Amino acid sequence: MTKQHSNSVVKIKSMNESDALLRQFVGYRMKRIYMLIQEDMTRVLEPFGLRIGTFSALAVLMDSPGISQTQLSRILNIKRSGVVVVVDELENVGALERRPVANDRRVYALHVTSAGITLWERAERAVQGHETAMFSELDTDDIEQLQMLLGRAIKSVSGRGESDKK
Amino acid sequence: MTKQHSNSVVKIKSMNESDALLRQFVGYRMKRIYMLIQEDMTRVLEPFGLRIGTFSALAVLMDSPGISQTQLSRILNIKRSGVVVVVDELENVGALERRPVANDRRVYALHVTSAGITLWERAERAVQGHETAMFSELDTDDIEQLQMLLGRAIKSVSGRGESDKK
DNA sequence: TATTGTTATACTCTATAACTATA
DNA sequence: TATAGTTATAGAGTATAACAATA
Repeated sequence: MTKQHSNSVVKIKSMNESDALLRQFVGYRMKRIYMLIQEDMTRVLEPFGLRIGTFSALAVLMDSPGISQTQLSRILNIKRSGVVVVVDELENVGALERRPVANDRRVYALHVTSAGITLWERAERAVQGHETAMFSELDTDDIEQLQMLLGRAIKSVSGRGESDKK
Repeated sequence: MTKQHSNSVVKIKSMNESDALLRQFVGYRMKRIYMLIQEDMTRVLEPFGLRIGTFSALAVLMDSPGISQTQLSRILNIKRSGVVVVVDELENVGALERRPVANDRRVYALHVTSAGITLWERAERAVQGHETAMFSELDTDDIEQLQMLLGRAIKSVSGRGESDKK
């Protein structure tokens, strides 16, 4: 690709091995992979009018319908102010609604609409298929292994002070 | 913590399980973990006057001294304009220098100074120790497994069009 | 007083595009 | 013409802080 420019500057091994030292860090590997996933995920979700943030919110709300924005913010580990934007966006496309709560007029109960459910199901299938394709060099056992290790890693990593960091 | 606010709004299982549906996606798990790592990494690197970006650049340059900024940008998967900032920052603290190249006066050969090497060695130890602590619930075999799977995943994921996307 | 949702603002990281000096 | 490095600008994602309504 392009010219190698190999006379004056040190020749590097290969585009994919020259960060060998960096790759010994789990965190860096994670970052690198996540960046790629994020990029593709954004493209996969675009036709559905979703972003990673709105897709994630939808997933949580499919799981736990009726929760408040504050609860959603805690689950997604983002601030309440960030949730407003996400919920606005989903409400604007008719995927969810803010329902008033009788006992407490400060909060909204978030509910995915039937249109939202359909949207979620289609998007979810697309994302699943996409992940499968992405990790195509890993077989089923590998993925399972990876999921298990990531699951334990996330527990281990977030074990110290999940909720209200400072 | 704080009050559970459990009367009017649906009670959710637990702060750590309420994103169960989301966690089935490898990408989401990766994001969640990377966010936590990033946060802690930033804190670990701060006393050394480094950020994740400058730490990464240093790692690459320890591995491949003498490369150009353009080469560095390709390895780190960021744009050349981004590299300028990183290199400026490292040069300002005396960790590396831009050496003119005889045959081509457009490029600089990047070299870590001896002070930079010392800095790197100290920071690297701190980060290593930190990663070990972070993944404390995973034993040595687990980490090795994880590294192997991530290594294969990153290959699989980036297999299509590494260098000049589009 | 404390909390929910909201708004405005700022910060970080990265990308895009235009420029310069060399090739 | 093309490339290396640079600069200015903008966008995405998220955090901080202040505010009104409600508890």
